[in-house]
This record gives sequence, structure tokens and C-alpha cells, in this order.
Amino acid sequence: MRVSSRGQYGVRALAYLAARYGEGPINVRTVAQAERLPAKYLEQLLAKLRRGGLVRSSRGARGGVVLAQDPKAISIRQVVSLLEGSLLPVDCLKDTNGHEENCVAHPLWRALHESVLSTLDSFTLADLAERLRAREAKAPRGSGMIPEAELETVGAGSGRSDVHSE
Amino acid sequence: MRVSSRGQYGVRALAYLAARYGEGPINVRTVAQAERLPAKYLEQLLAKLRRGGLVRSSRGARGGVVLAQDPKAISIRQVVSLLEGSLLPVDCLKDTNGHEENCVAHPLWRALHESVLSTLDSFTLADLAERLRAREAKAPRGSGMIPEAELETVGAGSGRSDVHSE
DNA sequence: AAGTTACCTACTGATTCGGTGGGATTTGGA
DNA sequence: TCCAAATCCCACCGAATCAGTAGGTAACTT
Repeated sequence: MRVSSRGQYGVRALAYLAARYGEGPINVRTVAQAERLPAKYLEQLLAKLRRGGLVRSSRGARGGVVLAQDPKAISIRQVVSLLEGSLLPVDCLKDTNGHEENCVAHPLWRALHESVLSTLDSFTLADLAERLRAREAKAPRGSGMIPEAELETVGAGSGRSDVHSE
Repeated sequence: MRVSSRGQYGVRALAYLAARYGEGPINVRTVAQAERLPAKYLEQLLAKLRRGGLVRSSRGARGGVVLAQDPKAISIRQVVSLLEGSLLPVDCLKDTNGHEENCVAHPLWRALHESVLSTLDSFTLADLAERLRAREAKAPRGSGMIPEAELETVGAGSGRSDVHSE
């Protein structure tokens, strides 16, 4: 029941983009450095997310990557699902033709699957962006924690879904 | 977010044992044939489950494997957890020292983890055994005889306690 | 004693994971 | 116009995990 590094990296990268939503394109290397991720690998992950419609990109100088939608509108399920492929815990859930339940533990796996989807649906990029901004405000550069690239004023008005605010 | 074949095989095997709980040792080859699982592989899985205290075994002729507890008292979480190792979706949940949340998405992964555990806790081997018996009654193996002794319903509810922590 | 069964360890082919590397293409700016 | 910056695309690669096999040893029944 692991979430691979693809999923984790992707979530972190998009959370970073979400925290800067509205500021225009950010290039991949910047994201990679800020989140301490391998740049070329992240490039591939973002390409997948672009093909999945979650980000838009522009090439050439001053190009970069931007979220395709408002952070509030992007659930973690969308992100993880694109990077991880199917989230089905077992193959016997595959036949959605609705007739035969081939495996004995079918109700179990189905419950597990829906529980996972439901949880992943209940978080959005806006939730993570909020935490990320809070952390950046708390640990400005120089302190040992998270050296951040540039912390210019993040004035973007964030309407946040307050489901998971703590 | 896959459950490996180890986990699935183990659940099926224990469900089979659960459906025959109280009938004494059943040898591994029988279980393997009934559930269409590779015998030698299943042997390894059951060894793990034995070391984890979920089954007891006896060697030699007429030996075999038996559930160590009432099927109602064994949750699927225990089974999967033993075979799959840690069920933590990501490593940043590892430090249970309760103070530092190192990763930004920590609340997300924690919610995911608990949602998984909760679902896996809510099913027991007795649940699966019931379905298994129902299936066998409906489609008895045509040529080979799978001895289908009727079991009386196992005694009244023992609330399963959450012994298990990660 | 003989046969049956679980136990244990080692090995293995296939697949996935987690990246790297190198180029081609597009774009903005001097 | 030309260069630098950036994404895009694809091939490759070592390491780890997965899903078993194989074979011998120990214990138990008859």
C-alpha cells in the first residue's frame, strides 16, 4: 500500500505551484530546487500531469509550468491517479461490467478502494498550498530547515476549502 | 496503492482456513489446490503468518495448518500487515515521535493511512469465510470432492481489540 | 522404518522504480 | 538575427522488489 515517489514528488511539485498560483510560469528547475527533487525526473512527472490536463506549460525563455485550474479545483486523487496509474488495490476489481464478483474478498477490496479514493478526494492542492506558505513564512532562509528560493510576497487571494484546516 | 499477491494469496488462504475452523489441521497443498495458489509459495506465506501468530502448524503425517484464533478475532489488517510489511503509504509518517511533521503533505498521508487501516480493520476472516461457504454451497466442485462439512455457527461475538499499532 | 508433512534457505527471471543523458524544438530577449 | 533558456521526447540503466522454484532438513504418524 505504498504511494510511489512519483506520486509524492508530483504532489509536492503541484503544491509548490499551487502556492504560487497566479504568478505566471515557473520553470521546472526552480520547482525542483525548491522541493529538493531531481530536476529531470520531475520534468517527466510534470509532462504526465500536463498530458493529464492538470498543468499547462510554455516553452522557450521565460517559459515554465502553471496549474491549469484553481488549486481548490484539483484534488490529490487526480494528481496521484495520473502519476500512479490505476489506484485499484487488486485486479479483481477491474471488471466493472457489474455482473460477476470473481474474487471472494471482493467486498473487502472494493471498500478499501473507495476508502482510498474518498480520502484522496477530500484534499485539494489549495490545502497543501496553505500549509506550504505557512511553513515558508515560519522558516525563512538562513535557518536550517527549508532554504527557499525567493520568498516574495505571495499576495494571491486564496479562497481555501476549510475542510482540512488545522 | 496495490496490495501485492502476497497479501491477496494470504487472505484467500486464511479465508479458506476460516471456513473450516474447528476441523483440525489442513495441509498446505490442500489449501493451495482449493484456492489455485502455488503451493510452495503459499508455504512461505503461511510460515510468515505462523511467525506472526495468526496460524499454528503441526508437522508430519496428518499435519497441517490451523488458525490460531477464532476467525472473528482476526482482522484483515493483521493478515495484510504481516505479509505486506508496513502499511504506511509514505515514509514521512515513520517518525511517531509525535513532534515534527517533516513533509508538507503529512496530514494527507496520515488521513490516507488511517483510512486504509480503518477499512482493513473492519473486515474479519469470519466475513470472508461466510462468503466462501456460500460460494461453495452454490458451486460444489464437480469432479473432485472438497469435503464440505457443515459447521455450526461459531460462538457469539468477540469484539476484536485493536492490538496492532504501526 | 517409511512416508508424510511442515520448515528453511537459496536462487532466479521478470517487472517496476527511480532516476540520467542527450538531443530536438520552441520561445524571448539583446 | 542569433543566442540562451526552457520544455519536450525518448532511450537507457542500475537497483530493488515481486512472484515464484528448487531442494534439502526436521518433525510427526502409522
